[in-house]
Amino acid sequence: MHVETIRYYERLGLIPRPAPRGGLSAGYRHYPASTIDRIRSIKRAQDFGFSLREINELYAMTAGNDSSCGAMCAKVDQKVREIEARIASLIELRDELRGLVEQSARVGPATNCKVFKAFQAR
Amino acid sequence: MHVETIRYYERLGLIPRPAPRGGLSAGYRHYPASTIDRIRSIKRAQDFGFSLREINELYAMTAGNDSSCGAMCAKVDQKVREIEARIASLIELRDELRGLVEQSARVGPATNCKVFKAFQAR
DNA sequence: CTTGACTCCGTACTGGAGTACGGAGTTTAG
DNA sequence: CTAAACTCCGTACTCCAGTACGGAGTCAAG
Repeated sequence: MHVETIRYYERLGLIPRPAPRGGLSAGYRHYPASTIDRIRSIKRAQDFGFSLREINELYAMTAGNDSSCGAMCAKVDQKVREIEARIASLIELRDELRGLVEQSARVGPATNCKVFKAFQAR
Repeated sequence: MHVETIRYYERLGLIPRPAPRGGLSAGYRHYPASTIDRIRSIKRAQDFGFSLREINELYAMTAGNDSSCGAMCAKVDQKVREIEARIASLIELRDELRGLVEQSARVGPATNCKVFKAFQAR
């Protein structure tokens, strides 16, 4: 984890910057365990496919102590739908490209190549 | 198709810029049919999932008149593999997120939420 | 013949997630 | 005690595919 990344998260407001009194010694940052946990949870949320902006929103939700489990799950539901859409279009693409190379001779100049022709078609 | 996008493609060397003598009238661009075809083929290659940089490389291949069909197909093969890797990791992600919301009560504060806890786990 | 809509050009900006730079201060190992 | 290695800060740069800006020139319609 780069120091610059931490600073970047501070700028985005994802983690609190240590208060001058107590959190800083001679100008150096000294993080409480809670901040370190938060950084770890940011990384985990990123692994789950959330952007830093979305992660900020998720945290904002947990701040209000109302029934936010439903809202949070709704966000995740939506993320699942987004992922499924991406999967579907990637599958379509893969099949199209596969078809192209299967029809291709793989010898001779590209100008006779099915793949090349596909780019030029229509 | 925005004019600016065309200018951008010129800058990248994806299309030749019209020669001052003949291709320009009073400083205005006037494209030959070959360039227009090329722009269309760029769009098609983009739809196939290639970046502008890769498209430039593909065109560079066709310039040499050797047996470039094989090389071109190899590029497409690799693209297919990239796409498959992305699909696989997206499927993994989707299943993980699905599991999370399925275990979640969807009521109460987020701090009791399985989803939220997953971010904080470990 | 004027007005509005287009084009020219170079440069700078967008968004996302950082990374790099440079000068100053600080900490640590020898 | 000094030199290397770290940290501080703000700003600017990276990649990608464009998009926007602003001032000047040009073209078509009325």
